[in-house]
Order: sequence, then structure tokens, then C-alpha cells
Amino acid sequence: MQLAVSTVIFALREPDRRSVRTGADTPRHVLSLPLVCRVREPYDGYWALPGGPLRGSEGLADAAARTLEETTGLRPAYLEQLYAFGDLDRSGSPDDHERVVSIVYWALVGQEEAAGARVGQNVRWLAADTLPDLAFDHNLIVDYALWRLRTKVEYSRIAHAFLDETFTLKELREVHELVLGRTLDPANFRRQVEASAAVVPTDSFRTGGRHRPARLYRYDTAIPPVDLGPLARPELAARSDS
Amino acid sequence: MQLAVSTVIFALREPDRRSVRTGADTPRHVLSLPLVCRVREPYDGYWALPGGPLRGSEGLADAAARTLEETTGLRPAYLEQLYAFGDLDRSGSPDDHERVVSIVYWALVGQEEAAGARVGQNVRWLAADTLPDLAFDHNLIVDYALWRLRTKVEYSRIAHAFLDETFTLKELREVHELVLGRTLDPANFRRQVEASAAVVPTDSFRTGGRHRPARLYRYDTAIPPVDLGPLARPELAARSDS
DNA sequence: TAAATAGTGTCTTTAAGACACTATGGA
DNA sequence: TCCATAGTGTCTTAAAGACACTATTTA
Repeated sequence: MQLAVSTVIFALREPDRRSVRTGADTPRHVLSLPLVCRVREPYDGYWALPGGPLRGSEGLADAAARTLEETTGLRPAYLEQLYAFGDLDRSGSPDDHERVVSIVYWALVGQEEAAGARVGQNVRWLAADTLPDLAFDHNLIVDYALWRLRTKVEYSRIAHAFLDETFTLKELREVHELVLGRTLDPANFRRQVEASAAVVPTDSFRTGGRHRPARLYRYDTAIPPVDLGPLARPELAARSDS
Repeated sequence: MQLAVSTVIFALREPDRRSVRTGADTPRHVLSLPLVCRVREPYDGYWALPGGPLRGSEGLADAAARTLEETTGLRPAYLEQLYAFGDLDRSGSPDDHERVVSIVYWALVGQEEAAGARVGQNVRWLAADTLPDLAFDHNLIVDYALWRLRTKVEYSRIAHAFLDETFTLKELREVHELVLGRTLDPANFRRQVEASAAVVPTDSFRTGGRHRPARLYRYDTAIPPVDLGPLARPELAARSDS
């Protein structure tokens, strides 16, 4: 029996230049995740989630953060356990009866951090909504992580993890719109965010557009991004603000 | 490295006869869970969650259902993965550096089923809100399971798992009240349940009280109890109605 | 017929959503 | 000066909660 730890890493990235849509209302960012190309059987040549075996001296979340760092050079702004997969038919090849239990985490990476992502030899970022067939049951795992991300964005503060330290309410709203896949009313969104006390206004403004500058807000770090109940010990790696 | 599967099993049981409160408004049932007394170090003599190592030929949920059956003879009406615990300091004894990763499930058992629970030599049911110090990190695990149960009761249909095939709306409301620890308005509760279409009225009534008989409802099995998104394959063991 | 719970009606409060409106910096 | 977005006001709708009220059975 093998025990592995894998991570579904989400970031908002510049869309591929080869992308067809370059119209006026094309969103500037695409929800993407880094995948690793397998170089041996089973699933030789298929894309797979970054991960690896659990080492003897690290916790589960540590292992997730380590493989995340090894494949992308990034540090996550948010990290949470997703699910433990341990069915017997996961290996794909019916010959192989070696059982693999995968404890999967999911992570969010900020814009600034993601921009400097190291792209290794066998690593590529793919858009989350147009994934090819992945190795093992990794399509199911990504689908589940996407579902968790979408449901959690609506009742928690994890959307901030995609942004830099300060941001306008429009930028925060666009993160929600990108994740949820639908537009949100700017006026109502503003009121909800302000009422939730999740963000704190700063004295700075984002200028440059052909319009009135927008106030910059910052995340109130005193408020935890999600309510994990008794599991409140944060597995969230500290943000690299340096 | 060892991989174990444990289960937090909840049922509503008759309160202990030794219980102090026998006043008029004492609730008839208590949220309880079966625990196993350890007979060796570490934590010799402490109560612990039922569980055991994962066998080579079974899935994770199968292992949870198996240990549940072995310790209590019961079949769960609801079974869901809770969390994977794998920190390095879980063993309790600082000498023992053997790492144990526990994949924990939580289960709900119906009233009829729980009434016939087999009580083994080292098994005892304890009230969930007055637990003693348990072995390992099992207090934290139970706290988290309780938190999940309480939050999930409010937006899903798992409360039905505690009841028999047919039940009155008062009985369903009392389950919610017992789990949530507060009273609910009967009129509003009735409307919410009816609006959710989770239950179907039958033509039978519960008679016997010194009052108007209450209509019996049954759970609409066509509606899944929870929304697990892409993980919708049910891990719920079928209810033993025989 | 009275006790006790089943079940209904309706008012208030709160939050979400739709959408018109004012404010202001920059081309 | 006008465009584009920032930001505000307000109406409608839906849901939750409080609580008075009627209905029906058994002791």
C-alpha cells in the first residue's frame, strides 16, 4: 500500500496567446492549474496532478506545500485538504493491483506570486474548464476541487487569495465572476463585501483608467478566510510578501 | 507508516438511567457515540474511536462500514468521509515515532437500528457532549465531526438518517433541536420542510397522545441527502429495512 | 369539555437582486 | 466636455422568524 499526497493548485493567469478569443470583453485572466506530464507507465504521456509520496518527517499539509513548491516554485495563499481517495480501481491498469491512497489538497496562489511561476520541463499550466483526459482519476479530483472552490467562494473569503495585498472592489468582483462563471451586480456586490467586514478600505486609489479612480482595499488578516470549526489551526502557508 | 480508518458513529439513544435529570422536559434521547476501550499502550484504558488498519481488498468507505459493523453490529443510514489526520505528533507518546495516518469517516445510525445495537465487551455508548479525555487526538476528531453534523443538519437532509422509515414532523423537528441544541418554531419548521420537498406525506397518523394525531411522513429517497457535487457516488450503506 | 398538540395565517424583519441615479478623474 | 467607471439610493421579492389563531383527538 502506498500513500501519496497531491495538490490541485489554482491561479488566475494571463490567457494563452494562442487563444482564439481576443475580443473586447475577453476576461483578462483564466482559472488555471499546473499539471505534470507523466514519463512512465501507467498513463505515460498523460497530464497528472503534482504530488508524491509522504515523507516520514512531514505532516500531510507540509507534503502538499512541498510538492507545490517543487513543481511551481510557488507558495500558496490558501491551502486546504480536499479529500482522501482510496478506491481499489484507481490505478487505471487492471494488471496493477498495487493500492494507492491519495490524500489530495487544494491551493490558491496569488496573482503576483503566480506571475513568477517557474515552469519546469514537464510542467504546464492548463485552463481549468478545458482540461484534456488526465491520468488516473485526476479529472474527477479536479472537478471536485473546482466544485469546492465555487461553492466556497460564495460564503467565505478565499477569493482574496487570488489577489495582491491591495485591490479594488472591481478586481475582487472579477475574481468572483471568473470563478462562478457569471456576472455580478457591482452595486450589490459592493454592499455585501462592505457589510461582511472582510475588507478594510485604504487611503490609496487605483488611477490610470479613463474614469474616476477606485479606492484600494486590503484583506483584514484578523478574520480567518474560512470557518473550519474545531480544525481552525491554519494549514495556510504564510503569504510571501517579501 | 500505518494507515488506519476510524469512524465517528452518531445515534440518538435512550439516556442513561443513572442520569440526574429526570424532569418533565428532559429530552427522550441523547446524541451518543460508541467508543472502544483500549487494552494496551499507548492510552491503555482510554476510550477511542472504533477503527482499524485498511485491508488490501477494500475501499476506504468499506473499511469504515466494516469496523462499524464489527464494533456495534450496526449498519449506518449515512456515511461520509470526515478528514484525514496525519500530523506527526498524533501518537501521544513522544518515544513512539511510528507515524499513523487516520482517514476518519462519520456515520449516522437510525433509531430502530440503534436500539438493537450489540454492546461488546469493551464497547460503550457515551453522550457526545460530555465525553471524557479520549485516546490520541480523538477529542478533536469528535469535535470536528460534531461541528460537521451540526452545520450540515441545517442545509441538508441528513436528520432523516436518525429516524425510522416514517416519522412525524415533530419527531423530525426534535432531531434537529437535539443536534442543534436549541428549540425551533414548530410552525416555521413545518413550512421549511414542506417547502424543501424532502419528505412525502403518507396516509398514516401517529395516534396515542392526548391530542390530535400527527400525520406520518416518509423520506423521499429519490432526493439525495446531501450535495457532494462531482463526488456524488453514494458511500451511504443501504438502510437495513429487513 | 379541557388538555394538548396538529396545523394555518399573517405580520415583521432581513437579505438578495434589479436598476436608476449621482460623482469624478482623465482623455 | 464627455466618456467610463466609482459609488449611492431605493424599490421589489423572497426567506426567516415571531406569534396569534384554528382544528382535532383523547383523557
